[in-house]
Amino acid sequence: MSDQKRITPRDEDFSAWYNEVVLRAELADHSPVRGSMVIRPWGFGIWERMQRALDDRFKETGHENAYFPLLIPMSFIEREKEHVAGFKPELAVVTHAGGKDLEEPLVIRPTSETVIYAMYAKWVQSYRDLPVLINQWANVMRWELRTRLFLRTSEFLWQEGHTAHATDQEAQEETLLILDLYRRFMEDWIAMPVITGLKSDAEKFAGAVRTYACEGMMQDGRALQAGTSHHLGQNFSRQFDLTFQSEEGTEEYAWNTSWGVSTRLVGGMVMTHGDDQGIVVPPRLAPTQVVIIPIHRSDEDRTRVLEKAEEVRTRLHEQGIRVRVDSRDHLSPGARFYEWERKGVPFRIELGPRDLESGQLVLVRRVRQEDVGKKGKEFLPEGEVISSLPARLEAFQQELLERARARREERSHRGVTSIEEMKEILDGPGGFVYTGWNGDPAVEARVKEETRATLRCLPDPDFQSSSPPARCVSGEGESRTEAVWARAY
RNA sequence: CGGGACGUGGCGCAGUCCGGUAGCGCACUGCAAUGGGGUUGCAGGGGUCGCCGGUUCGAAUCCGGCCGUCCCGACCA
Repeated sequence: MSDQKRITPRDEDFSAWYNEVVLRAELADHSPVRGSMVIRPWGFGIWERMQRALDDRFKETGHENAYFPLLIPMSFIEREKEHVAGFKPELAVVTHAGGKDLEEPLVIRPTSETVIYAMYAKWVQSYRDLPVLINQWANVMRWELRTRLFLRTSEFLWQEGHTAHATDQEAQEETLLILDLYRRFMEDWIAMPVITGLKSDAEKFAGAVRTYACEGMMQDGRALQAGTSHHLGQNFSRQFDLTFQSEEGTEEYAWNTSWGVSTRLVGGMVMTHGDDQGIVVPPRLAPTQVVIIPIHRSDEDRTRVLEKAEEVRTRLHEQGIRVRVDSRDHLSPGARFYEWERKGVPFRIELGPRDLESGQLVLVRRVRQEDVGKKGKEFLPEGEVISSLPARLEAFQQELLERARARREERSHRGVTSIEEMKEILDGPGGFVYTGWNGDPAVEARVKEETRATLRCLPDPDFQSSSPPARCVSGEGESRTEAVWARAY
């Protein structure tokens, strides 16, 4: 692809655009190991901020971080029947170590339920030891047949939370608490609106009783499962003897939950906000929120301009803004503008000799507001730029969320009743298709077969609120009336 | 595993049909002039043409085999 090729997210070949943007935006490279990736500093900076924000929330809800082994004995994985059936095909296995064949193969963790609950079984004796609320930041590996940078790499980084509770109800509340935490994080930080709901039995996590998920809608009309929260019931505690003595003195199996989000969120951010110029990073996630581009001709100008740039940088920094000066003078100003736009920095300040004379600065926002003039440039007094930037960053963050929500609504098709209608929508603009649902797995399989769409979730309006109900049941009890379908990544 | 395409300096490609000893753009290095939306000029550095074998005076090019990558399906955060 030529260096000057325009990047067009609405091209038919969206994946080519996506890879082009991601690579050229210096977020990630393919690694020498097929299907895994190298995350470059700018991309990792974004992930790092996601980690920090999520970690703060986990602390607020009483969770602690811990670390468990990378290698899991094969026999652990095999203990839970559905779990092994779900993961077996994509396991990477270590069979040889220390110069000889191992008696028992070791699996590189695809997820850590089994090792973690094996340990919990040793830690928990009494109801007084519960709940156990632990999170782990780690890498995992799933040998996927087809990979896509950030969205589905064989090795990825994530956080996985694993909890043990004394009652079913408590575990259910935990599951929904985290689901809600995820939804808020995705909206507040990534500016990525998501639908939350229950997965069908066909789509749920291998070994879970119920799986809840956050589903985002990308600009090409395909859905992205951005995070999941599972109620594991007693499936794992029974296999790993995770028991406790209750207040009444009886021996009981604990109730477990697990939940996770991954570096896939970075891909979600790219595909939610990216445009023809490259990616767009929401201000709260941006490693650099404001970049200052000094412009000068003579050496004399250069000194004055750089001094002023440093002064502006310091004053913005004092306001808590992440700001940097790009003073590379082997690149023309235009080249530097393009580079930072491609990387998605929310605001740029241009500063040259003319601005020194006028006491103004040129302020340019990454995604233009329609009411600003040519090329989105605003000529403002220096003091105003500095004092208004915190509010502008916040407004930009909000606007990204609103725009993304509006795009999703345009792509949401409600009250669809026939497969023909559904196919027409999916072959056209794509998006979320809301249909009736009678809970029949045979219907689900047929629709999937004919439309290539999957049942993303059974949304419950109550889940969208901050007080999650505890009355959701999959496959039995109340039947849901609505299902959301989409073609997904 | 089925169906398609492709492996040539760091990246993107041409050259392959019709064999003659490797080229273009970008990037990189140096110098000079430029600089408010991807600057220009001059001078440079860098390639076992995926691998193995065969045909030939001679192979990036023809033949055989192997390996790898990407895209579309099944699987998946």
